[in-house]
Amino acid sequence: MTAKLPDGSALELGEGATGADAAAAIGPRLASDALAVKVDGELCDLSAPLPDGAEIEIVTPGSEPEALWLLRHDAAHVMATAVLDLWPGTKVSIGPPIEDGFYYDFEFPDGFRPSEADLERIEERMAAHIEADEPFERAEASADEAIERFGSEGQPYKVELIEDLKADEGVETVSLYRNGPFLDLCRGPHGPSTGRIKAFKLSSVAGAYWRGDEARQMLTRIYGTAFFSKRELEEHLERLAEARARDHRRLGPELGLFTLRPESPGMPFWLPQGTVLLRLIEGRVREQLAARGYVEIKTPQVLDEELWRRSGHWDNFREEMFFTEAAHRERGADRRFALKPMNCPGACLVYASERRSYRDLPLRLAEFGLVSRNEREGVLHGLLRVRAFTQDDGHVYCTPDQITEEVESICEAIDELYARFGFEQVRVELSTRPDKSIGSDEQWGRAESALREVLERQHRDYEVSPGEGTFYGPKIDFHITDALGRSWQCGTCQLDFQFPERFDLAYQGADNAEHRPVMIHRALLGSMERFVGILIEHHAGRFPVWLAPVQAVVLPVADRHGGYAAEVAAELAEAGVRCRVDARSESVGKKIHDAEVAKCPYMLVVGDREQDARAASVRSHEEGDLGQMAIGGLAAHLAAAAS
RNA sequence: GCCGGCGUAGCUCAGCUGGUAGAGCACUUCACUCGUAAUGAAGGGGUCCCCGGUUCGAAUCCGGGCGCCGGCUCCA
Repeated sequence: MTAKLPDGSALELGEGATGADAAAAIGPRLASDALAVKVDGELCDLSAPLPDGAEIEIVTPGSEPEALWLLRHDAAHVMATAVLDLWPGTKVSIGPPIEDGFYYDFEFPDGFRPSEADLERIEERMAAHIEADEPFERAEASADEAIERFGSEGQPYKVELIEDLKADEGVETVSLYRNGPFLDLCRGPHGPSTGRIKAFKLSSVAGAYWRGDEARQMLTRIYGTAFFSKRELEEHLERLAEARARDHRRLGPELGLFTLRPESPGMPFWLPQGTVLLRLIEGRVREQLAARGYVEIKTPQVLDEELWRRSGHWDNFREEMFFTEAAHRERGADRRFALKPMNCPGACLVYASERRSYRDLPLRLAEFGLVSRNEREGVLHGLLRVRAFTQDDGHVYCTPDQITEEVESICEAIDELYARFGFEQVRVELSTRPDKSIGSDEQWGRAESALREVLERQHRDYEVSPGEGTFYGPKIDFHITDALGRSWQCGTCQLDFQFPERFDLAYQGADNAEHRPVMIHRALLGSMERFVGILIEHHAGRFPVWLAPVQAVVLPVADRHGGYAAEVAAELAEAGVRCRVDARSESVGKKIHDAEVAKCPYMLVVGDREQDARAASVRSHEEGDLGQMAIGGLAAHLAAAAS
């Protein structure tokens, strides 16, 4: 028999040869490195016989991403093995590899819950199984035999999995993998043996519902990660440490940007410096609004409950809305109000506040709108998941013919804005019609092709997420990648045919008849609060000069230089530099220390020498001591750094 | 909401098995007037998250609540 190799050459093998045989035939080094084999693109065990004429590719530790996926899946099995060693009677469920690691969900006997300290014991047992280099052995069994077997071993989750496989997919034969004492139901494939796991670490214990269903049993999930080398594991742990060091929840309050208080969980308090930052960001957004024909509006925070029934939020969103407790007795009826969770109904009321002509369209309404959503307590996370946030929202009302042009303008606005913030890598995702949706096929077809047309015309790489659109229309989402390589969804552009219907919006056409406008919801940054959180972590709190709330701090060497320091500060402020004087009776060293900790970009030391020369000695946070500069030149230098 | 962990001064944290609280930073005052990452001294500051229980006695043990942290699609 023969196998085709990736370079196109053919490899002659004996009858019934396996992936391992193929690797051995190529070379001893490959044979010892081999983990698995890709047969016609499908990942298989090395021990599986190869079909004649297949295209094969030997998977080694260098094969991305399959190799790590395989290794971590192996590690999950080893962890389950260790857990069963330590706590016999534990019920096992599933243990897949995930991005950055793996997990396994268990139900421990007698309501036992392992603590973080128990993780070390599990790690020790895992190390023993890895040391023993136990092979992964594949076996097959009929579904009924396997049910019988796992049933008698007291493994109800495995039984349920097989029963569902039988019922849903008509599976009759299942595969089983053994490593050491542990036999698991598993589709595979696996690496040759446990010894391939050169470095691993268990990270945390968490609760997770059986099959992600809140109505079902809560299992104990143990997370971990594994690598082919200690070095890679260390690098991974360093990345985690770096992410912790950049945590905006720590840096934000430390830098005087915002604070979070128990009195209002999930609703940030913006401190003076943070408010400056918000204003600066808003300024960049307003540049785009001005350039693209938007008009800015403000709509009320609290609106009649009836409006939310009309908008559909009552049906789809009620659980996450805040309602006013007091009933307001007005015009003889009890009225209840709700805090707005979205800005669109308000924008629609603005649209409907006067008769619109086709000559008014497209009408582009922008709003920095504060929305409140009663998110479940457990999901709150610093600025990244909050209960009140400001959307840089916009609603464009246009004719169907204008959709393409409007979407194009929105995409360009997003590009330009992200570039201003230094985010060059932008991922674009097109989400199409979901199962549950409203509107005609014709509307959806036209909307989706309009979005596609814009993406194609702008030569963008984009992914399609079928069925991930909103129920009222397809959308394009924009994800930015931060300095740590993490991806954040920010901008969005959604077509909507529902709101104009529900709010009976109309415009008078050139034909003198009434027509229904199309509505586009769009946000460039998404949530201002969340974007600040992303910026803090992206820059590790060291904002570029143009974004730094305080760009320069003037440090008088002794009290007698206070007057001159104030003059310098005034002159810089005149030139548009955000600057402060540190007039405390402290040593220069102390003032520099504090300014460095505050991550202030420029420190301007002024003493006798500078006062005589009408100058300042400049120290940059990034570059250190830059020497003495005359005040006039200084303002120019800072202005240049800030652009 | 659910599972696990945590909650001591503004912040970071000590406080062994129950005997009514401590450090560093920050803050206030005083002295020092200083040249590129922390000058020194003194002082103020606590409902040990809240409510209940056990106990002669609770920051500590038990129950409930609140808040914070890590998770809760990943289908053998």
